[in-house]
Amino acid sequence: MSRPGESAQQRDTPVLTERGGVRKAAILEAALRVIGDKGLAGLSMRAIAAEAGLPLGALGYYFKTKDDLILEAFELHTRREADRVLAAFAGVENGDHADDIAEHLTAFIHHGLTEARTSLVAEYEFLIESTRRPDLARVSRAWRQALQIQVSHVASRLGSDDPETDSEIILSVIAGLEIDHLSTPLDPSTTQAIRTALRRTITRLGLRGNAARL
Amino acid sequence: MSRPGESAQQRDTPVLTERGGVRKAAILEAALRVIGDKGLAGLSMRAIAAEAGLPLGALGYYFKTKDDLILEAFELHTRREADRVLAAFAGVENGDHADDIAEHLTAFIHHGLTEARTSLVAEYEFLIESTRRPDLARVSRAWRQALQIQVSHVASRLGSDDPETDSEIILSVIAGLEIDHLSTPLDPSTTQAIRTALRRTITRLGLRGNAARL
DNA sequence: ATATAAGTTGTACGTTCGTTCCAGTTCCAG
DNA sequence: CTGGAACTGGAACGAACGTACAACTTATAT
Repeated sequence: MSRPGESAQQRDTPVLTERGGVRKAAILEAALRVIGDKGLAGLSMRAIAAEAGLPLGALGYYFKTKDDLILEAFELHTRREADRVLAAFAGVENGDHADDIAEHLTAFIHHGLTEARTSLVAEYEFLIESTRRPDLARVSRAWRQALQIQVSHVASRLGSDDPETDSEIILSVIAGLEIDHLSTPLDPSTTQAIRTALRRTITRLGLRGNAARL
Repeated sequence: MSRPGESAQQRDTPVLTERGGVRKAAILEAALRVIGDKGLAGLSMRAIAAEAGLPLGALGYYFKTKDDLILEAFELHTRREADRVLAAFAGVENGDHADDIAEHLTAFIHHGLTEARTSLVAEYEFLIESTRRPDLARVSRAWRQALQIQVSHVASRLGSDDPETDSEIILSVIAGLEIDHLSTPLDPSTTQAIRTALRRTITRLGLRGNAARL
C-alpha cells in the first residue's frame, strides 16, 4: 500500500482525471463548498466526506492531514479564480468608455456576490487564514501579485500614467466592495451603488478604452 | 442562584465595572485576542479561559453559549473601533492638502497592520462570519452604515460633489488595502505603496481640506 | 494466472470540544 | 447576625473531532 503523493505517478501538474484523481478533485470541490458555507471553523473531515458523498476513510488516502487538504483547496481556488479575473479584465481592453470598463467590473462583483457567493466567502476565509499559516500566505502573495501584474498591464493599455498604483487602487476597491457587501443581501440599489462607485473610480483615474499612449 | 443576564442589574448600557462585570469584560477582551491570533476556528471556551486566566466554569456564568460570547465580543469591537476610525477622520477635517488627508489614512492603516494587527484580523473574522450569522450581520451593517455616514460628512466638508459615492470608495479602498496586505509583513516599501495609492485616490476624487462648498 | 500496487471502506483510538451541574464562597439588604 | 442572591471553580457529561489502521476489492504488469 502506498499513497498517491509518494507514488511514481505524481507529476508537476497533477492530473486529476486518472483513476483515483477524480475522487481527489471531488474532495477538494467539496471542501471549497463547505468552507464557503460553514467557514474554516465549521470545516471537518466528516463534513467534507458527507458533502462529497464519500466515506470518511477516503480522505486520509488522498491527503496526509486536514491542513494539507486546505492548502490544496486554496491552490485549486486561486488557479480557477485567476482565470475568471483575467477574463473579466480581458473583456475590458477594447471597451471605448469608462462606463464600459466599470460595467465589466460591476458584473464581475455582482457575480461573486450572487451565484459565486460561496466561492467568494471561501476566498476571504483563505485570505484571513493566510495571516496565520505561512504556506497559505505564499499562495495568497503569489496570487495577488499575478493579479496586480495583469491588471496593471490593462491599466497601462487604458492610458494610466501610473499603472502600478492604479491597479492597486482598482484591486483594493474591488476587494473592499466585495467585503462590505458580503453581509448584506444584494438588492438592485446596492448593485447600482457598486456600479456608481466603480464608474467614479475608473473615470477619476482617467482610464478609457481607446486611450492613446502617453 | 441566577445569571447576570436574567438579573435586575442588567441595564441598557451594561456597566462592566461592577462586581462581576470586570470579569465579563476580561473574558470578552480575551476572546478578541484569541480570535485575532487563532481565528474563530481556533476559538474554544478553554482557550478563552486560559487567555483570561480564569477557570472554564466562569465563562458559562457570564455567557449562555459560545455564540452569545462571540456576538458580544463583536459588539465590543465595533464600539471601540468606531471611535478609532472617527478619530482618524476627525484629524483630517482641518488639513490643507490632499497629501495631509492621505497621510492620516496611511497612519490609520499602518497602525492596523502593525500594533493593532490582532484586532484587525479579528475584525475580518467577524465580517466573514457575518455572512453566516444574521445576528452578527446586523452588527456589521449598523457599523458599516455609521462609518459611511460619518465619512460622507467628512467628504462633504472636503469639497466632494458626491459624498456618498466618495465615502463608499474611500472605505472600500481602505478595506481592500488592509485585506491585501494582511498576509504580507509590512515593510517600508509596502507602506509607501499604500500611501501612494491613498494620495492618488484622494487627489483624483478632488478632496482637499480647505475646500469651498460647491 | 499470479503477484504487486492502487484504491477503498468501516471501525476505532485518544483528544478536545461546549455545556451543565453543584458544592462552596462572598456579598449586601433586612 | 442572618438570609438570600450573586458569584466562583472544579469536575463531569456526551458529542464531535483528526487520524490511523487493517481487511478488502480492483487494476496492472509480467
